[in-house]
Amino acid sequence: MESSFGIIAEPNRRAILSLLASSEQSVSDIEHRLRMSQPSVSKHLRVLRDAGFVEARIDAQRRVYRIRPEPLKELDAWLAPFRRYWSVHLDALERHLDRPEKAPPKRRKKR
Amino acid sequence: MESSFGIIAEPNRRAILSLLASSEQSVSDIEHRLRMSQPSVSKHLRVLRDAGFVEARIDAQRRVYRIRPEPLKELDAWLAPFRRYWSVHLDALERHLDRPEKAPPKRRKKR
DNA sequence: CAGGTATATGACCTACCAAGTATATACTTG
DNA sequence: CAAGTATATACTTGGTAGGTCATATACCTG
Repeated sequence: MESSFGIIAEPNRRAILSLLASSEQSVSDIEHRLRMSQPSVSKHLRVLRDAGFVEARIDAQRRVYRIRPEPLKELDAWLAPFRRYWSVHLDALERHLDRPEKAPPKRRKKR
Repeated sequence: MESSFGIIAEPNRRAILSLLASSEQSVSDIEHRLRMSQPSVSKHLRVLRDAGFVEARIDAQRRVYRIRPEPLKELDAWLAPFRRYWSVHLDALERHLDRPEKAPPKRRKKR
């Protein structure tokens, strides 16, 4: 699972991240709130941790997980080039950008 | 492949979207620029089209594909709750939000 | 230190996906 | 309409991710 995009493709992982967005949670917190099996939660957390989406703090036997923003920032950055498609002042900008690069007057023979 | 997140988990699909971000392209345009096989391009475009990320315009034998913003907007929206983690004025806000919901004075027995 | 609680990990199975190859479909032009 | 060009699709196959079950590890309390 190379990329950050692959990581958040999994619905349970997104649910975990969304849960952690509001406040940190222990493994069993997540397990109960999301109705997932404990091994499943642990494994998803492992993946999220390896990818830098979360980090753990130790509280006795518990591991309390919290968000790390970096990979999410990456995703946000990837979306940047597309924002012009839904930002308000897109008309002129779009007409400028969204056309074939040399603007041939007609479609001729090939390639 | 239910969700929009699953769709963009695939690197070639992201590459196609990024290419289309600057301007619309025909299938063979994409094929050559991204050095992918033609069936692979067509299949990825099919997935992207079914998920609403792109739409096609017919130009003689060619299909010219372009971005449709809606699903990307969705992704952008999903990121919203996390933005506080990297927006500038996060200190006070974060201290407000990132804590157990009832703030128990101590960790007691269990659950 | 024994029993209990909290989390991590390994083995196994299944489902799904992406790539390739081959072929079908559609449109265009002479 | 025949030949060529552009794109779509069916089928097969290898790889991999996620679920469960069982077990290991770690820490806490009496």
